[in-house]
Amino acid sequence: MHKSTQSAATRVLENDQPVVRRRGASPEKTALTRQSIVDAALAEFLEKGFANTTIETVAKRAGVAKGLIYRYFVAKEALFSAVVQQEIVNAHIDVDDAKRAPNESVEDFLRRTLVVSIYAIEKKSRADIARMVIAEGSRFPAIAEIYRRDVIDPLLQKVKRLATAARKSGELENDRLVKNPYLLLAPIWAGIVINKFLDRAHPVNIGELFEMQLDAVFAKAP
Amino acid sequence: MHKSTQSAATRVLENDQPVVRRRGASPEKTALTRQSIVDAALAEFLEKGFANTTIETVAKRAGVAKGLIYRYFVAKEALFSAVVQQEIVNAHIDVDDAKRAPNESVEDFLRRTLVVSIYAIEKKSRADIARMVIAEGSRFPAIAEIYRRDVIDPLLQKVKRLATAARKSGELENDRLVKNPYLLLAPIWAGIVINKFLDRAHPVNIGELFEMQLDAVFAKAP
DNA sequence: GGTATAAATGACTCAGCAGTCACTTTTGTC
DNA sequence: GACAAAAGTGACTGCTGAGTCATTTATACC
Repeated sequence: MHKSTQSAATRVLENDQPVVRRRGASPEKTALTRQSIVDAALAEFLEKGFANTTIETVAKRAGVAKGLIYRYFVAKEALFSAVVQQEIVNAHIDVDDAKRAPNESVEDFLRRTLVVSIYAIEKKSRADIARMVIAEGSRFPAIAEIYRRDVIDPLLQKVKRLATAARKSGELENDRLVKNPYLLLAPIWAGIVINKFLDRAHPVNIGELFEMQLDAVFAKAP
Repeated sequence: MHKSTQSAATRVLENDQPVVRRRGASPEKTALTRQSIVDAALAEFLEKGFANTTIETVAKRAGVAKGLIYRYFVAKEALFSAVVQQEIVNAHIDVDDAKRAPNESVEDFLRRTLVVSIYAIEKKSRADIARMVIAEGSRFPAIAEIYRRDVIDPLLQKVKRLATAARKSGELENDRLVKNPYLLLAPIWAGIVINKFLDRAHPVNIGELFEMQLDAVFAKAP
């Protein structure tokens, strides 16, 4: 068999190397167009939510025609999924428990790393991503699932490991945090809900609330 | 001027006493019909959210015709508001700080009252009401506002008063809870978000989480 | 410049659904 | 039973917006 036929491959849909000699626009330009659509969609979804965002508006914002969006995404749902998944990658909170110095207390380590991340949550629209996942979570269980797997679970695991270490070293006097790592993380989700859904007018300072929680969990009386 | 004219009063729209001699169905039956619409709407909104609920379906579920709903509620939004407001009244969590026994510690009082309420949150669909308020909050700021005013703020105030009392009596060794009553309440909202939006498969026990928080905040080392 | 291929367009189709309204039924009053 | 007034009906209207597709434009290769 010779390498003829099998030519009508749409590049948009497959990302393998072009075996057949290419025609049309460069893959770079295609990628840029795709990205501009995703960016516009993100902005629209953040502003208006899934149901109230129209493909027409996304197209206008991206500076392309409506029909083009359907070349890149088979349906509105697919666009939404792509947008959120891209953002979830960035939402990942970085607390690498392996980086704790040998003689550093768990509490100090958390203050040095996690607290900083938390203060940054409200910037970089991480909280808004969480808001979106929450708001559309019941319509898109798959997305909530991804968020849980990629953002929440790793965080829970790290806290659990740290808590176990702190328990062993005697830094923690009880098993509460080992048993339920959500104890430490609860203020994050509570803060997001309060600030983004329930009381935009009087937002709580999530970083501050989290530090208080750290104080309370590590039983420090000031 | 004599009391003639001004007769075409639709009873549905005004709830004053019937000055003019009444015709048509009894106010009781009218109220029942209205209630059956609200009940059906609640169920539908809980199942599918605002955008995915159709008036047609609500009507079918209530066993009435579509048009009738518009006799009772001017628009879909108005129906939603009515439904949620009715439920918010029931969502009110009962922790009357005046009922604390003179020599009862604040912690004991909270365990006796609030913890019980919290364990009951997941029953009676209070958590589902919260879920709805959160999910539709950005589309209905007015409803989030009502929820905040009628459910959250009173709770915050009570916790603050109790915390102040505990601080005076020496039961609390720091000002954290006085400064930010959300510290105690955070697990509630976090729990709702986790259970209703992010991880339906592995729900946390909100009551348990809340008790842990109580332990931590009141610095009890078991 | 000619040609093949893919990108891009936007007018159009079609479905769903909020809200309307002319009509029917029920209820109470005399 | 006759009437008036309100409750209740459901076919219909009009609009919005997702998704399609025939056509046009851009790009690459010869």
